[in-house]
Amino acid sequence: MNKSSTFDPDTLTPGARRILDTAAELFYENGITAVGVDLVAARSGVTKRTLYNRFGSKDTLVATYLLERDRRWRALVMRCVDARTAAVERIVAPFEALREWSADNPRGCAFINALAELPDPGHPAHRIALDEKRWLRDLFERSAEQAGAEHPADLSERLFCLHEGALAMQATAPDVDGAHIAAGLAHEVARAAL
Amino acid sequence: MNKSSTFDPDTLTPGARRILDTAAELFYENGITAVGVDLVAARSGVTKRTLYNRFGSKDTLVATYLLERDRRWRALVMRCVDARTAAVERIVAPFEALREWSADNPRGCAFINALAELPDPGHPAHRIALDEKRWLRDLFERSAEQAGAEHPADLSERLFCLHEGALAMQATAPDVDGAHIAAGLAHEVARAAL
DNA sequence: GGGAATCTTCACAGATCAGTGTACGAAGGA
DNA sequence: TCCTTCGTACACTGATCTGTGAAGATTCCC
Repeated sequence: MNKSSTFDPDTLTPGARRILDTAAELFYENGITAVGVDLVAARSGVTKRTLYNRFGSKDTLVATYLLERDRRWRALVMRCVDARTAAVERIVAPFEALREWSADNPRGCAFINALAELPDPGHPAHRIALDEKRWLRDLFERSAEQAGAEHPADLSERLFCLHEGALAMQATAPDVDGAHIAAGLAHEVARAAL
Repeated sequence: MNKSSTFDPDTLTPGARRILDTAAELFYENGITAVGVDLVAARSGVTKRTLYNRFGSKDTLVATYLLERDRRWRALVMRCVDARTAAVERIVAPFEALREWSADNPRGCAFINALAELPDPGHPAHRIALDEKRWLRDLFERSAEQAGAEHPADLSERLFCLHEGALAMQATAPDVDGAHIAAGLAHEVARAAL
């Protein structure tokens, strides 16, 4: 029995796993509101009844989708950060992660899109999306501190701004490699602040 | 008779004017999909029939809402640009416009939100949103050219990235003044490129 | 063999949504 | 006076959406 607003994406029944994979693809590609549970169930090769038996509600399915995406993104970022030793390189590592991530995710940031689609601040997706952003800002700040930056908070806010800009550019300027541009700027900003 | 996908927001009957004003507020605050035409009509003090007699469809109303917002934004930007003479100041003027704009628009960029909510590329809102972004990029590039920048396209892409980042931060980091941070960065980037 | 968990089948409820048809009233210009 | 424009009143359609109820099949573990 799970009454919470999300499920642990790592411990799912086979059917639930297929549902979540299908939902992740459909929600990201076509938008959360535009995709109905009937479609998710049909494309998963599963009954709608199973979907509700596993997830309880569409909102919970949406939240679980975002939660898993969050975990995958954080893991990728930490892999990039840990692979580097130089202070500046560690600071800008999330931008390298973003370049990798962007290749498979051309429709911008799933969390920003979710915030836009679900205006109700009480929706569980809000907390997940805001937590993800907060986590990245804090990571920037920790890296800046460890690099000996004079004003780690200022630097982290600047880097975060560049990161959000790169993500937004995927949707608003598809002809330009936003992640590449932001990465270049991030290097300069970080070097200047150290 | 108007068969196009938008109406000229400057030539509207009194009823249509009220409908568009109400729709603009509701769509921006609560999201386009979440707001039904019944609510828009009721809040405008108008019948749903009048809404459809004036605008023909919800999609057209949405497109007209975005079109008017686009015009207001462009007018504000041009006012800020024209008020300055120094080359660098003219380049970063849109960021000053953004600081003014952000005060009344805390839910991020209406165009990005519309793109997230309406995944169908054929929706008239898409063209309007992408045109708006393209216009700003071109404005940055023209300003960079006039200032004698060595690589105007590169500079404009960087400034655009900062601009998109500032907008996205409104939704993802409400505790920080994204427009202020981006404006500071834009100054440095512009000066370095001249 | 017994029992629990997983998933299927399928009809159905209840709500909401965009959009329409028709008839009518009021104002203003030619 | 006639005609057009603008708006009202209100019922109604057809589609779609989330979510439920109840009964049965399969699998796997004890």
